[in-house]
Amino acid sequence: MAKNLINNLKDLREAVHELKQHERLSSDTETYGPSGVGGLYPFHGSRAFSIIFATKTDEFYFNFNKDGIHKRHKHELQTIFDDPNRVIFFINALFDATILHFDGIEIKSRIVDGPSIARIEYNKHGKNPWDKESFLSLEYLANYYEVQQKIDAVKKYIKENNLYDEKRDIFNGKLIPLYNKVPLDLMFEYGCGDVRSTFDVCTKIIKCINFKDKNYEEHRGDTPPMIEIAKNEILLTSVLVDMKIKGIRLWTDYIQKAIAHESKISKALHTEISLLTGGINLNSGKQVAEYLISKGVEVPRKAPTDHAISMMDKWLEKHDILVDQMYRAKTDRQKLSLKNKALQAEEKINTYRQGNYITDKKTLAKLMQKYPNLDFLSKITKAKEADKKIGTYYENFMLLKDEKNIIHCGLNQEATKTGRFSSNSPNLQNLHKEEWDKSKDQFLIRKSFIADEGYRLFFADYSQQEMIVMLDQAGEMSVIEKLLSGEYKDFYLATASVLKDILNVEISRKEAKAMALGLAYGQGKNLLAKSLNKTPDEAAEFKAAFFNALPKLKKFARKLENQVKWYGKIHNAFGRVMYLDKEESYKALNGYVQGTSADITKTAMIAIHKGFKEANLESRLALCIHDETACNIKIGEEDKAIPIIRKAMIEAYPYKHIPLKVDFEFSEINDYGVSSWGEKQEYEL
DNA sequence: TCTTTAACGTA
DNA sequence: CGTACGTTAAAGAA
Repeated sequence: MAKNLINNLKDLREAVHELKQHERLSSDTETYGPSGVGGLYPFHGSRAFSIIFATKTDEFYFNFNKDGIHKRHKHELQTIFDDPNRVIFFINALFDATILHFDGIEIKSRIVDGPSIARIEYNKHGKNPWDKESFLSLEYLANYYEVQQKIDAVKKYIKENNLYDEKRDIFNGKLIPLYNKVPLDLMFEYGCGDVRSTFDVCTKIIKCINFKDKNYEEHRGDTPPMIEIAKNEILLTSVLVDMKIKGIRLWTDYIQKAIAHESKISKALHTEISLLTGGINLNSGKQVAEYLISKGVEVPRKAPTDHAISMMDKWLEKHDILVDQMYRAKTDRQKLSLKNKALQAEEKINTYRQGNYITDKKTLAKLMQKYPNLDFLSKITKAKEADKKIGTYYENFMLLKDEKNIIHCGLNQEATKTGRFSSNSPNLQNLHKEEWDKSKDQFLIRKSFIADEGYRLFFADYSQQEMIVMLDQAGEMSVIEKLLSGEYKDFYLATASVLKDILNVEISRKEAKAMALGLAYGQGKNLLAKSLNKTPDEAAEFKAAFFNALPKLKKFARKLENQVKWYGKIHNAFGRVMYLDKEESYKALNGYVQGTSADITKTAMIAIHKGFKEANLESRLALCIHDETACNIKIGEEDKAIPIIRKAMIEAYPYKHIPLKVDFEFSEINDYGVSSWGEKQEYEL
């Protein structure tokens, strides 16, 4: 075991030669400048001052700081990353790969991101408030896998010597630690420790996956071993690196216009509202509720949360102690003070018991019908909507973009229990899906995102992905046959038509989709009744009819629930594990279907990326929104690119009875010369 | 200053 | 018992 400090060119070349002898390495970068959220900061000036590697036994710290090798030699490390058969372990691979990209280094080796494969092996930790360290962090993994812990001397040194940038973080306003000002000997120990932990953690994760595959075979039923889905995630990481670096272009001219438009709406409404109310904060449900109550409106309250109930218990206990003390108190003064404290406790208990006021959009809409004279109600919804569009979307996009107007959102492969992606900085998976009217020049949030020049955006989405996967895996043959024969063109529309027959209620396809999935995943009659505006009995009648058509589904769900009860976990069709407590067994079907669907889409993305590369296309993947992939397709490449996407997506699902279908949409170049996400239309092949 | 909650958007 | 996410700002706790 030796730690090597590489501080001159001769050593650099020797170390590179040595590292190239190894099949497996771990790597890490130490950076200066802002760092944190979503691996976004390399695009905002964060750069490496050291690049570190570990082999099975040794560590190599390449110092490119001011007291080390000149940074123009960084690219000499490229040859380490050239061998496609070499495996390189990272923690947060997307961050390091991006940092290396800015030094002209491209990783052609196999990238293994520790957190991503850890979730395959031990998918138990979400973002639980009781987990002090994030499951995804090296601290947590080193602790869990019992390898060398992180060295905290550096953080301590920074704090003691007040080594922070003059400027604060552009996103969260926090202090920026200056790691490059930490003495070399400290950084050297720290960096070497990190790559050592990274190497050992990743090695151990793979060992654990193989061990569990071998020893718990009966837990998996007929699903593949977990190592297969781990390999998938490993291939996916490289795809995501490419996607992250290239990003998605923003239509900044449009955004500025949109901000002006929404601000105008907001300003006018706020003026009117403040005349009515004398000035309250619309973002405060409490203030809104109190104003409404002052006008004689009955505002509903929410049932106390679990937290509120535990707080209630806490205060009850305190209250009893205070009362007890009060009776024992010797002086009147003491008695009075304790009595007041007890009264305060009672107040607390009451506020927790009553629950908070509900002032969401739906509730306000209901109140609007009840109190048609209150202008305030409609105005508040509109004003909040405009404010949110500005604050959460348009202005945030402008803040997050890089200097070339590119958004590099986090598409996180490891963040969810089911295996889906999550998206952040910005979250591009929850942008408003607004109807586009071709004849109008509208302001739509999705119009903010456009294709590169010479490209158009194409969207390929799985038709009814989750429902088809569910019916297929459950072996629901009667419905599958109807879908195959064309008798049911669309399961959700069929659901809507059954509803019309039974309860004479007409709903949109979107509502039918939410309802069908909701019912399948265990929605109760009371909630269903609410969404239908019918009685619980009527809702139950429809629910029974729905499940009469799906006799196999309940059996399938029960099988999964039993797996939870026996083993405390389920494996989806790809072998991915999801742990559930016994009380959560009703979530098993959702976990299975959502997870299987997610792995289908992930598999497809790997194949699309590979297909484009092999065909030498410049078109590229841009985004994944669960059951939909978005691509930047170069004009002229459509005839090659579209079949690649279609084939990849369809073949990603090894179906039992019914294959998945893929629909295409695209955005034509508009009058302003751009192809925007908000203006997509059907694509006829 | 940090944590929790409500609201709101998507699949 | 639909579930799975991320972001924002207010309110409460420390």
